[in-house]
Amino acid sequence: MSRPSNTQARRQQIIDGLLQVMAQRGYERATIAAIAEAAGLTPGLVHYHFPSKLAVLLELVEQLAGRLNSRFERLQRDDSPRARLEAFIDSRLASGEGADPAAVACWVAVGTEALRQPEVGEIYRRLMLSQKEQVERLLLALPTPPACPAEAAAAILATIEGCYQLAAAVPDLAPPGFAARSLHAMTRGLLGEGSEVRRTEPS
Amino acid sequence: MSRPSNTQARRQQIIDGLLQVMAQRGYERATIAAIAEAAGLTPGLVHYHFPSKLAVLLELVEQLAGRLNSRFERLQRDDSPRARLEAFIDSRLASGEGADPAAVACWVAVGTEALRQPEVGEIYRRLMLSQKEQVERLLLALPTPPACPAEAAAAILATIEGCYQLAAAVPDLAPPGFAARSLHAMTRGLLGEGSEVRRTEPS
Amino acid sequence: MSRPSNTQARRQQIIDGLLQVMAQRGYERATIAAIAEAAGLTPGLVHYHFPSKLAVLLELVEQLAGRLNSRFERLQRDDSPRARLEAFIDSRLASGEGADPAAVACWVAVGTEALRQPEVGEIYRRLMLSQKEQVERLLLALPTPPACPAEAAAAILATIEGCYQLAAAVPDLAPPGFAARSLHAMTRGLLGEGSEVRRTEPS
Amino acid sequence: MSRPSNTQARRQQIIDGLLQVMAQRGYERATIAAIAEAAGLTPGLVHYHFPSKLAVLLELVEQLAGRLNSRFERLQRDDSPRARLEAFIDSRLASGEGADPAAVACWVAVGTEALRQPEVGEIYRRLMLSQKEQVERLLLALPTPPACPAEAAAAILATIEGCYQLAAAVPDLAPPGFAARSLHAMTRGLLGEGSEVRRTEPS
DNA sequence: AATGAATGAGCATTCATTCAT
DNA sequence: GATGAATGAATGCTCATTCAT
Repeated sequence: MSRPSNTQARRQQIIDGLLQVMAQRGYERATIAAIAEAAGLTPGLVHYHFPSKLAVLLELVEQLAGRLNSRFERLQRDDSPRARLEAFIDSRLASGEGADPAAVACWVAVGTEALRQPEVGEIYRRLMLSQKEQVERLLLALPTPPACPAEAAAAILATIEGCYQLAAAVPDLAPPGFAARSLHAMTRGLLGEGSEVRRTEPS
Repeated sequence: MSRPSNTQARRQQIIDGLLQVMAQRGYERATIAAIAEAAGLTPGLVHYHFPSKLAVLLELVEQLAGRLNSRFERLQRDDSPRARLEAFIDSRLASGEGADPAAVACWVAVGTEALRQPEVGEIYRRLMLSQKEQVERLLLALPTPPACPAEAAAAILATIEGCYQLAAAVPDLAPPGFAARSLHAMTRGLLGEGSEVRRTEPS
Repeated sequence: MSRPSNTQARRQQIIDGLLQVMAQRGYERATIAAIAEAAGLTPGLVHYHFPSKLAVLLELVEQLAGRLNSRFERLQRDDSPRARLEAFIDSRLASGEGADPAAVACWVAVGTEALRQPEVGEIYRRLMLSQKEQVERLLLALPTPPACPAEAAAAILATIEGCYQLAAAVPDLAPPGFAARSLHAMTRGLLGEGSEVRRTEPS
Repeated sequence: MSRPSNTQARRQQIIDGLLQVMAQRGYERATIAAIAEAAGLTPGLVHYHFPSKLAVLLELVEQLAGRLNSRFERLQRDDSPRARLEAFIDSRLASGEGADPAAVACWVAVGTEALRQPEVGEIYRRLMLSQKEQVERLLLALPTPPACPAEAAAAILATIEGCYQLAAAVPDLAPPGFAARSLHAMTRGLLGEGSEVRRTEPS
């Protein structure tokens, strides 16, 4: 006669609620009441399903990371190392299907929270290091890998994070979609390649 | 007869206090008491010299921006367009004299706060747009300007902001000083140039 | 399943608490802590049930006004216009059952607060204007209405408010109950009537 | 070589400053800084010339009372008891020369403060009692004094205070100048007199 | 006399967390 | 599971008063 547990569904509602509220207000100002309202629940339920507000954040961070990776895996249908590197960049920066402004704004807030909450910092660092190794592997698989793949990978990640920040804070700084386009070009710079397009019109 | 005003000195102390505390805790958790303590003052004094905590933040943001610009002007002793572009990047990313980890961590917090506090957002956007125009002018002065200087400028700024974020949150992701080095290379990619140096020593 | 709401009861407790405290200390000095204590609650609960201290005041003002009107309606069992006018005055000034010194002192504080808080001023003005129209109608229903019913009505209200003030601030200025008695006589003056009773026993 | 003392002038400036500020904000919200600014002085000077904010208020109350009395004495050029009574009422309520809306609003605030601050209450009560005796004497000097001069005097004072309250809080309740006019008529009611004008049109 | 900085207590309000129902 | 009331600590801000200059 026991009710079927809906704990998983409730937890997901709450995590989604935090994402929505945090995108607008940041973590500190995301009150339990606001999260519950965004989740369509009552405040008391939040602490029934999570021990603390921080616990919700930690799960949200994990999910955001997972979301990016699954997008990468979806994009990656090609075996060419070059194409795989570009798929990585597109999975992070391409606009269109799968792009979620709220998730981006939320991620920016997560990045700042990583400086304050040790637990968040730990997850964030783990995610970044794992992505860096991933990119590094992609770079090393290229026919002409860069001199210092570690630095190149870090630079690529930095640009991605910076594009998130600018997209959230200064949306009219550049046209949508500039980010992936530019990072592709910048990557050629990191690899010491010339741009074929440009190569044809030297000054 | 009248007591000489020390308001300017006190205001600067308070602004510096906010910078220190905010680098560690972010804006929300930078309490007036903590700011005052970092400034060596009593809490009441903060509101004697500033109408609100936000007012302190706004002044701090202006000062951080000014600091970067003056570093740029100090670095810029060369007339070559190329050298001036590189000086801009170095003024933002080069480690060594003038680099200030606390200021960087604080700036990351400012970037998040720009999403929440309209007044901060306004200043932040103004600063970013003005920097973008500055970079755009530097790019246009080059012998072979990029096809889309606006996008290239935005991408350069994004990488700078992203490097700040990673430097603050994941300091061991890449060796210090990688940022300027990498962005120089990336800029070559944006400009469609090959790297002669790198081409000759493929790994 | 769901916990039954006791919000209405709690709100009333808080409003009553404000009345008690405000009668003694006025609005500014009626701290949330004092209101909560008078209501037998903890301070945090006040802001759980009301968004602000001002919101409590606004509800209290509405209730005080309602209380007077219901007393008037209770007194008003007579169809003679004259008796109805006297019932109005008695509902405001008669001592005895229904008179509440704390409510009077509180109302005096409300009158001052009406000069400071725009929202209170608005309610206060509305209440006064509606009472004035009510008195005006009562005056016009008399066999010999005064020359200027609007002024007469305003004067009657002024005397009522003034009696509250003096009752609260100088309780030993005149014996209790003088107020209704005197205002009845003053009303005869406004109506241009002589007092037959008094006429017969000049001193 | 000692500077001539300007203490008296300074004190008066401060008292006038409190009057202005208190008329707008009430006593609690009349900050020392605001008083000083209204007085054209610096905050520190206020406490140089007065031991406390309350001390300023006490002096202000005394002056307001004195101002009314001197207006009464100015108006009182007639020996007829009736005319003297009317002059008293006019000195309190007549609009025109000598009327000061700020002083009226301030006096209303004083009336509320009399309920809170014992010292203010004491002065206020003394003033009211002395005025009551004054009016009582005026009433007793009439050819046909009222049956209960004490009550009649109290009622007259109540109407005056109430007119101040309404003039400050609901200025458009009645046309300016209604107050003195109405109180003259009301006084006839208190004295048991008919109004000659009205007498001619009995119902 | 005068100035304006400094202090510290007090206040309304917010909010994560707890818990009775 | 679910609800929403309850708690209490924390925080930005105000302000009378003091005091060094």
